[in-house]
Amino acid sequence: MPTITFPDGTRRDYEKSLTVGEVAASIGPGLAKAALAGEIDGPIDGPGNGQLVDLSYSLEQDHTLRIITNRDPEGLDILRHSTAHLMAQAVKSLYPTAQVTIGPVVEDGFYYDFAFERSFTEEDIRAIENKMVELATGNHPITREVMPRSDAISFFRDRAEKYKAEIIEGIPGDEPISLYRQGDFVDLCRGPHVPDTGKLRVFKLMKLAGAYWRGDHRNEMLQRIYGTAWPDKKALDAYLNRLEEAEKRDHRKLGRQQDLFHLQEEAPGMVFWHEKGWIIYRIVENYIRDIIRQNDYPEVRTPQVVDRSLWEKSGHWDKFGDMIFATHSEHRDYAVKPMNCPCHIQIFNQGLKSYRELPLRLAEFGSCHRNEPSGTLHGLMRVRNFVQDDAHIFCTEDQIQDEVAQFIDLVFQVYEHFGFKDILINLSTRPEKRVGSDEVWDKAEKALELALDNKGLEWKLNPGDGAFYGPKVDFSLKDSIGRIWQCGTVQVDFSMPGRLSAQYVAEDGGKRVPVMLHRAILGSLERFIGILIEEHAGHLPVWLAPVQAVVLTITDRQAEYAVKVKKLLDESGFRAQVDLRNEKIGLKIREHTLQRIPYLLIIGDREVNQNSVAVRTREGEDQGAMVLSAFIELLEKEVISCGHDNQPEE
RNA sequence: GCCGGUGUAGCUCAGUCGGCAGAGCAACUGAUUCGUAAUCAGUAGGUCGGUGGUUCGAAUCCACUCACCGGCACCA
Repeated sequence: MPTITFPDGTRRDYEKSLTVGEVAASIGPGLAKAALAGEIDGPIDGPGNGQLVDLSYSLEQDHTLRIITNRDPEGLDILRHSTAHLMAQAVKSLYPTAQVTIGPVVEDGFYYDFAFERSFTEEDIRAIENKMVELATGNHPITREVMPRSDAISFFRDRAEKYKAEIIEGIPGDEPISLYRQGDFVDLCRGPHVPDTGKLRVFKLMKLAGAYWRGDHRNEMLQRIYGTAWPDKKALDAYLNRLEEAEKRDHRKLGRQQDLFHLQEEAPGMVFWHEKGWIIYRIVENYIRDIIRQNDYPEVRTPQVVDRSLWEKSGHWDKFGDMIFATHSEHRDYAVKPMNCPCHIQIFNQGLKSYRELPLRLAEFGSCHRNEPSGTLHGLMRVRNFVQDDAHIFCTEDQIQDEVAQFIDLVFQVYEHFGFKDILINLSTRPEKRVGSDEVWDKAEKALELALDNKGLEWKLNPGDGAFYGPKVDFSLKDSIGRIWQCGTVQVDFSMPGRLSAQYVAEDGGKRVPVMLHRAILGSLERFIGILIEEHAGHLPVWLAPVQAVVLTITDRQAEYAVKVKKLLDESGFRAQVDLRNEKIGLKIREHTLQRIPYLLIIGDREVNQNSVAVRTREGEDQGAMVLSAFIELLEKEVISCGHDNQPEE
């Protein structure tokens, strides 16, 4: 006699036990049709952490119950998960010797990894997709069954599914093994799933990729097929459209279109900055230079080619030897520096340092080279030659907490200035291969955790992802298609100063080894600029725009005046160009608008006579004629606001 | 680095079965002096990523290689 409580607080009493699907049917035929699964025993006042169950789940006693449809986030996940199974069913039906492995839901879709004796082709993918449509139309019921662990292992062994058998062997002994069956296809799965394949109608296979079994590069490579699934065609189209739009924001494409930079075969992973890109680069660098000056970081500069012995002492040669560009001269081996920290320690080591000088913060925009694996290179986002807004803070253990806290404030101040709101924070703790005692790691990890918590920030723990010398906090941003790139970082290092003999004289006259904090706000300037370009879809705010205004003449008669306007803008500290070509004004407007120049100043006889400029924005808005001083004032305001909606107070 | 894909004019992309390498835009020349997203006409432009092979003949087939794209692994 179960009593079921629904999210709106209503209750229903049922005569006898019944399934979730039957409850849905008792409420209405529409819900019965839309229902995909249920959530039981969650909080009654909304989605929560109840248990997700199939529609076939039998309710024997009192429960709270939320019927899940594809309008719920969980419903969409279930839909996608079931679509992954449908794909596996299609693959097994077309290619019986393929073995199934895992098929989870990811953002906007799902994937499934297969082991198969040959590579899947594009034609295979099309065949699989067609098969999926056919299987979905067949409305095969999807049923759940539970099997003892040992039976399940032999079940998959018998079917020559060694990966599945291996997965089950890894499941703790007390958990029941649930299997889902649709037609001939049976998959190991926790569930829940949609009740039948007929619920799966709107999906598309997206791409083919390689992926290591269990994510370990020492294992064999499987074939991963990515797909996407949506409640309806409209949602799928919206998604595909979103991808298309994102592609237009690709910084590699915009970089070429706007003549910002290029890359070429002869220097893989190293950027040729063109004039306009280099203007952006310098603005960003000088902005940070100003920020660190205000925050007591002396800026220094250290050599790019440094004897191998220094890198051996620091431990980098041992850990990252294959990724260091090496060179030699007169029987000496050198490393092209992959990072600045050992050099900063050399500066610290000049002269005797007192505890009174700590914290000592050394900053450098040093050019570093790392021979990143070829498959990792990606436009400006992952390069082999980069410059970080790098600095190292030499301090005492007691100062760590405060320095980290100050740094976090600085990161948020800077990111806000650039207009970033969606910032992901990770705390990475001790990896397997590391230097330093557990005691020291405990202390360092705690210091970072406390600093984050004291700010009330949301962060994620990444166990084992720390640097070999210490734990770190990373600040990451997303690119146009949602890929996550690490930008800012702060890392506690109890090891390198000691290895490189850094010391200071403490209050009691004794010599101590300082703690070093490695930190960067933007991280690689190359990467940060790539993200900036994508974030703004090429419409850089005026303070960052390489060209802020172009003066356009309608006929040759206005040339002299136009040049004068351009010169006045130059003298006022703005980046202006003039377009005197004998072309129609429509063409000039089109070209400069496509170059995303923030302001176009159109000059005809009227403007010359009235001593004014006609202002048009890159959004196509005609702001009418104004005197030049008014336009300069407008530009000044926009530069100060840095493109933020909230104008500074006057 | 690993798996899959791609590489043809400055850019975007065609090129069938192995038989003289194409289009649009851009560039250049000339005409046009024009008011808010493309004026008209003409001209020129290529070692088909590279190396080697098969063939009477290769952009096309084969091998190797480089770079790029999408993932995976890596990321001090």
